[in-house]
Amino acid sequence: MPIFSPVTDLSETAGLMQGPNDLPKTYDPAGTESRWQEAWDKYEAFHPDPNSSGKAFSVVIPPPNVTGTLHMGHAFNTALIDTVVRFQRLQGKNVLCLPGTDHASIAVQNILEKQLKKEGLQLEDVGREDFLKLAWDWKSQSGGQIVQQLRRLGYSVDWLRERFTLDETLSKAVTEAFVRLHDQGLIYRGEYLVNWCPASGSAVSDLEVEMKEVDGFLWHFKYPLVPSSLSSPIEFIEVATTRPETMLGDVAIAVNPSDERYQNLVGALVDLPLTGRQIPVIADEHVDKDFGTGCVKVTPAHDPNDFVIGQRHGLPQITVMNKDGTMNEQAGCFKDLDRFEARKAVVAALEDKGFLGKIEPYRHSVPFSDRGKVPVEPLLSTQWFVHMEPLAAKCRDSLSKGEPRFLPSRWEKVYRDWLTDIRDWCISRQLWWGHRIPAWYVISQTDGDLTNKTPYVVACSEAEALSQAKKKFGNAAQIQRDEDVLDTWFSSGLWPFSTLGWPDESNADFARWYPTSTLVTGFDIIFFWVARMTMMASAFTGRMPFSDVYIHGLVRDEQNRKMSKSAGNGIDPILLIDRYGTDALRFALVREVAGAGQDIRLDFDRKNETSATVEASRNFANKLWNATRFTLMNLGSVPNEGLEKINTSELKPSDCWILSRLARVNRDTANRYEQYSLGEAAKGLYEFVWNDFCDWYLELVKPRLNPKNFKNESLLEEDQRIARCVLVKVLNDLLVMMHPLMPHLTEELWHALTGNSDNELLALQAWPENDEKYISDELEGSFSKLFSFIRLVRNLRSVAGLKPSQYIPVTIITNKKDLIDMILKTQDNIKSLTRCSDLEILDPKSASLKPPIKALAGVVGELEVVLPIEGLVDLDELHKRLQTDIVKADKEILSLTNRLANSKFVEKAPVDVVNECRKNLLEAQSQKSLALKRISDLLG
RNA sequence: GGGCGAUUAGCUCAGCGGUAGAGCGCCUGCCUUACAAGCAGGAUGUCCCUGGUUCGAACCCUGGAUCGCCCA
Repeated sequence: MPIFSPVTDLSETAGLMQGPNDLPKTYDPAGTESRWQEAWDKYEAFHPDPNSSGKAFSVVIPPPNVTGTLHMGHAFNTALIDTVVRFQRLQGKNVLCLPGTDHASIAVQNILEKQLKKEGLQLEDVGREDFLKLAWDWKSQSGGQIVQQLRRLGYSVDWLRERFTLDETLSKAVTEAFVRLHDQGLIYRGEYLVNWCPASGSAVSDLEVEMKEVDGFLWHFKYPLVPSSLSSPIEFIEVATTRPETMLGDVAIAVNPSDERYQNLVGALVDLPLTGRQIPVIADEHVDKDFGTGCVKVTPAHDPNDFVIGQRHGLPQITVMNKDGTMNEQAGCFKDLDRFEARKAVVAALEDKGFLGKIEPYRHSVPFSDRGKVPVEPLLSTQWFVHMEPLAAKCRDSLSKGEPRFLPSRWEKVYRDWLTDIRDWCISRQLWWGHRIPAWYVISQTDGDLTNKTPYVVACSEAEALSQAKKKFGNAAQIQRDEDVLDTWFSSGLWPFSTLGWPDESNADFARWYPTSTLVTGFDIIFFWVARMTMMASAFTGRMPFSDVYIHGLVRDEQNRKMSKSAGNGIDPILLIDRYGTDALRFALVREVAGAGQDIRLDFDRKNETSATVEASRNFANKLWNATRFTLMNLGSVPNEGLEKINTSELKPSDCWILSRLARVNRDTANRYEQYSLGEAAKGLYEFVWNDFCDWYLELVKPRLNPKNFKNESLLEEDQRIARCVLVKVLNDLLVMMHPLMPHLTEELWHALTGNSDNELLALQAWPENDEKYISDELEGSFSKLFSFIRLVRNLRSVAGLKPSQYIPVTIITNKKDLIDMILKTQDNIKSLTRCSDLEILDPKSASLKPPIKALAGVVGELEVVLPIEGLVDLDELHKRLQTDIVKADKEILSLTNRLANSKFVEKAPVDVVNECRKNLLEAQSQKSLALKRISDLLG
């Protein structure tokens, strides 16, 4: 049980950490996390001053929706951003990471409407003003949930600069942006076919529509030809549709002009059943001759393709539906029926009158509203649009100059393709919660009514609008503001600069941190958000809003399904944080991301609510915890000496080796963080910590730190001091390097190690200076030989079934001088790591003079290892083991011989490769002959 | 219809021209005083198929299969 409990009084932290024995055996994340989150807050660690020195580095976070709760996608995105941002801070940059939320028009309004409905009320009963009060109340009470949850991730954002898209300054930015775009002729109002979402009672943009394959039917209708219109034997024209109810709005039948079957029908008239209207047969290229009968009904007011045909032929547009999805008076006796009921009724009526042909089952795509989850209705209505092409063109230009840079680069094409052939953006929403459109109708010009013909003015304020109106239409002008609000994404598009004070470009934050440095976001919002930001930014700031766009994948569930609320398959990050700790979750997410831009699948056992992946990271956190604990236990009274205080010429080879590894990992890790190879950074550090530092170095250093435990009292105090200094150096550096990935754990351990007071934060330290002079390929090569040798001894012992407590003598046979040197220098290490009682080195000649013994033996590199342990071992086991050695060696000898026998290989392959091959062959051969010799020894 | 990605150990994934790797899981020993959330040792693969380039292909190029995503 931990003897170390979380403290709330921060001033006690440092004191508590001073005694090494205060660290409990296992890492307990909960207390540590909340304590350091509080400390970061208290000391405003992430609240940068625009006047501070250091190169600017800024990031705005993708603002989550205020209605949201934290899901794995946020956790993933946060882990990535925070890693990048914390790294940049360690690099000494003046870093701003700005958080906030967006107001989510439709989602919020849905929630509130549901609440009202429970009380038997509708929007109209409450009125706009009171409704907005309710909405703000809701926002202040429930809207902050996600922000609180983001804090639990240890996000190093500047909470003092938290923004909300409906904040006063951001709203001002929205109005300004609208007015400027309008003044440039890039915003227009008009009656077009838009995607109407009957569930939310609003238009939505093309992007908010999702095509889904559904099983439906293809109904065939027979429309009778008007007899007098043509001398033809044909009585009916057959058309097919998936949406029968729209036939009430048909205004023509179209055929392909080159379709010989129907050429003589063009110009004829048809009696449109159920309506009493007569409609013409027209010819249009758009019609597919091979689809159905080759005749299509044309309903311009309810189908995007038909809308275009209608315009080409000057056809009327007959809307047969209301905005709530019921039929209107144009639908005659079907009036007031819901669109899907009307569908049945129309089919029944046609059947009744004998106009119904066959009905085929038919699978087709239907547009669904993202938010409302119901089929959208293409509906003719008057809306506001942004003319996108000129904005997109600017972005394409920038892109051709490499701005912004996409990582991974393949997303650049996705972005570019969307900007090419871009469609106009419907930005008005028939909702109340949001930025109200700054347009005022001069209703006095249309007798106080608001019609499509009523002129309007656009301005930043009502007063300005009125004065504009008066100027244009005289002092009697009366104005009335547009009821609609703007698409939430309109304000999100301004996010990188509206959050920094724009349109006030003299704002210190804007001047210092705009354009931002990096945007980190999922590929699913490249169109919605990334492209909109670049277009808005180019329009208003003349620059791209960020230089790098780091695109990541989605987190999928254990069955590789997209996590979604409706499927109920989300994995709750908070659950995993409670179980394993924030740092473990973050590390797991980042470590899994190495295949850049790929989706990641998070394993999750729903029954036990466990995740092996996150658990592995938790174990790693514990490993680091215990490595520090070990170090502290062995430091004695002087805890924080680094390398400065020692004479580096007295370093032991193992010290130089770990310093070489450290310098390498320092260099690689910095590069990887810099280039957003975060997964690789995490993996590299993991390996360094676990394998190099814990498995090898700590084991190598133990006898020096605590000679008594290893029956060796001859060691100097000076060497112990050197060992301690190296330990501190390595541990300190790797804690800093690990910090972006596991901020809480490293902050805790760093304070324990350095004894610094709690206001001296690791988060604000400098990246460890890298001394590349320690990097030595040669030394690392020697040590990897040493390790192979140790592994061989361990392997032999294991085969022999020796217990760890059994110390036995080891004989090494070699005549390589450098190896002998190395062994002599590290023989204390070797003895302790191999449980060796006595180490003997022989050259091959004197070894051959010795009588054969029944012993364990093996070869590694140019070393032969003999464990003379006659009597201790199961000879059968040993024999088996030697046989498998021979089989292995034979296989290798065969493959290498073949390769070397190929003259082309020897000619063309690089010398290194060929030499390596020869060396390996020799080794395999000697391995085999040694094994044979040992077998004969055994038998003899 | 157009485009993109994936396919490697039982599972999740790295590797992207020089004799196949990690984590988890599995097998065998170990409570060796930092860590059993651990230590030591071990087993495990037609690197989706097919041609081709190359001395040499999991990796590069043809063609194809399967799964997934985006756009129309």
